[in-house]
Amino acid sequence: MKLSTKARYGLKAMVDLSMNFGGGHMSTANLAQQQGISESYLEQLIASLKKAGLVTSVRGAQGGYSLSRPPDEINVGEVLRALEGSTDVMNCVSSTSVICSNACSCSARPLWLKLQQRIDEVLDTTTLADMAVDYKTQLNRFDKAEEE
Amino acid sequence: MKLSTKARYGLKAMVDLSMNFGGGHMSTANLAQQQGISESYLEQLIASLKKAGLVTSVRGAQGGYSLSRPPDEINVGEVLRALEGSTDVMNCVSSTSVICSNACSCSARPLWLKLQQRIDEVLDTTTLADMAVDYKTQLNRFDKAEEE
DNA sequence: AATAATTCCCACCAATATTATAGGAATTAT
DNA sequence: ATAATTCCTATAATATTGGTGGGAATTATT
Repeated sequence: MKLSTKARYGLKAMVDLSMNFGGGHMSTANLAQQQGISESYLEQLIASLKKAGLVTSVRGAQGGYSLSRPPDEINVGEVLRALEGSTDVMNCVSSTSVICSNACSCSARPLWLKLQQRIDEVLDTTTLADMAVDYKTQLNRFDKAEEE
Repeated sequence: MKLSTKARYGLKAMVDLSMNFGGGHMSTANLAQQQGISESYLEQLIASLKKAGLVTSVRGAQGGYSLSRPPDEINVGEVLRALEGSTDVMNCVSSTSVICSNACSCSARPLWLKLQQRIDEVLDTTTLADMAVDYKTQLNRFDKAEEE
């Protein structure tokens, strides 16, 4: 049930954008550098996020990307769905697509449904703002430990 | 975060074995037929489960597989870990392997840890016996509906 | 007007994982 | 002996992952 690097890099980029919210745009060069990945690859991730309406862009020199909504109005579920297509652990739990033909007599489906529910519960109740706050306090502690 | 077909077929096979617990062994032909997959493929799945000590085998004619413990003493987490290697959504949440070098200053890791905890909570508290019971009542309802 | 910085778009690619299939050796009940 | 079975290993097609690269379009700056 691994998440792909799309989710890994993409979500962290969104947190970076959250920390920068209200302070103009960030370029892909900027965002990519922070994570040590190529600009090209990050561009593709951002493209998915933009398509999903989560970020807005400004083209041309001094352009870049910013969140389309405040960080406390974007939850992690949205972000991961944009990056990964869905958060589904199994096709048969999807709310949108078709379900397996023997769903009515499948011994595993109730488990998949419960698991999916718990996963989405975590993802949909955590906002980018939550992550940013956690991150800041974490950095504080980290810096203090380094000083010693 | 999709689970593979190994998890899908393998877990259902384990439920089949649960329903048969106490009544001798089941052959791969038997188990494979129920799910409409090839014997060869199911053999490989069972091999993982056997390696993990979850099923025992009897070779030769009239041989087959059975659970090594009662269904209420095997939880879904064990089964999926045997089939998939781990249930981890991200390498950095693993209890066994190495964690990413900048874990101390990662904006996403707290989320991954929380998500993993919720997932394992579901998987480790659900036993094969639970699934079998659910399945039986489900089949009952299904049969009644069919009769009409 | 020229230039540099940037998003945007698309084609391509290598490595890896997934999802199997096939064949035969070893074992055992009948 | 024979038939039924587990066990083991090799192979292969397909899909996914994780990228790279090039260039067109747009815009601020000089």
